[in-house]
Amino acid sequence: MESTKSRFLRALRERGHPITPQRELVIEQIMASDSHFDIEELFHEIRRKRIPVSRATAYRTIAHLEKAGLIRRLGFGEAHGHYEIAADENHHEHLVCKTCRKIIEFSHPAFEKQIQSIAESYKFRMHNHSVGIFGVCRDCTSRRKRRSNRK
Amino acid sequence: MESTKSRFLRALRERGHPITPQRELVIEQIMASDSHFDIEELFHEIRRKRIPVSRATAYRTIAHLEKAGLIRRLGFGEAHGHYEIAADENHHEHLVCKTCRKIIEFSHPAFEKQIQSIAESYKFRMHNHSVGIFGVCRDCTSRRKRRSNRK
DNA sequence: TTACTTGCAAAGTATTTGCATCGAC
DNA sequence: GTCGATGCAAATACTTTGCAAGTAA
Repeated sequence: MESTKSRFLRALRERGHPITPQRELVIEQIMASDSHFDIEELFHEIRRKRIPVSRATAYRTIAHLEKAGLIRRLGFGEAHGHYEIAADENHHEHLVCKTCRKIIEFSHPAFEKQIQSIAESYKFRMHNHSVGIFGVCRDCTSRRKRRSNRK
Repeated sequence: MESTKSRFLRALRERGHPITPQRELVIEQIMASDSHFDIEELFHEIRRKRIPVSRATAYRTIAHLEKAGLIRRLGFGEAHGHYEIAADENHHEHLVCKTCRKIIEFSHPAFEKQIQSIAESYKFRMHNHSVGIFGVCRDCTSRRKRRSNRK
């Protein structure tokens, strides 16, 4: 099975974008981020590495990957860009904990189907979608309880 | 039934925020925006009016309203803030057309219930959620078809 | 009177762009 | 060799903040 990295590189090549060491590094770092990343965090990881990559290049590479549909910007309402690797098979949604900032993924085929059928009922041609559920995760809830019991 | 405007004013008062002409204007403009607005657009509308309102004040007022839970920031991944009036009864979601930028609202009780039950299954305490379906609306799809038939 | 608000301008943060140079193909 | 990429610094877009003066309650 083709690795995600070579899939990304191939997509760039096919779109006429040369492969550079900087781009490889950005892509490797995206792979290393376990699906979710934000640009600033990515940039900090990269700057420790052997090859220097400027912010401009990181942003430009990410813009290419997004246009190619390989990564997807998430609408978590934060100031800075938050992305994930696009995996259209087995789409998943997100639970975002406001306390610890953790993101829990879930996928639920019936739920996906329901979204599709809603779009269809509006004759809306869906390209993609995102679902964010915001609140407090189980761990933070129990941590909070423990703290208030102690009082 | 209490008007939305007086509900907003009351909430500000209850939180110890004096009512000023500027704040009234911002709130009136939010009402006039038919539920959805972005800050820049709002600011342009306001600057034509009798009372001048600075950007700083507009932003500050919006921050208060958001903290009070009266408006809600939407996560549509745009650079600028996009808000809607929060109406917790009868929550709705959004279809966002990438072509004409139109936002179509829908509400679907069974869908809302499904979201709740997913959150519960993760023992996640949901405060709010947002669903964005992105693509091309019916009108833009048929406009596109007409154009390509003409070729 | 008191505490909160306002406008301005400056400061931040996130991201984009012009330009001269460099490098992949 | 050509066309796109890179890095830098400047520019841009959006939003926040310090401060002196004004105002709602």
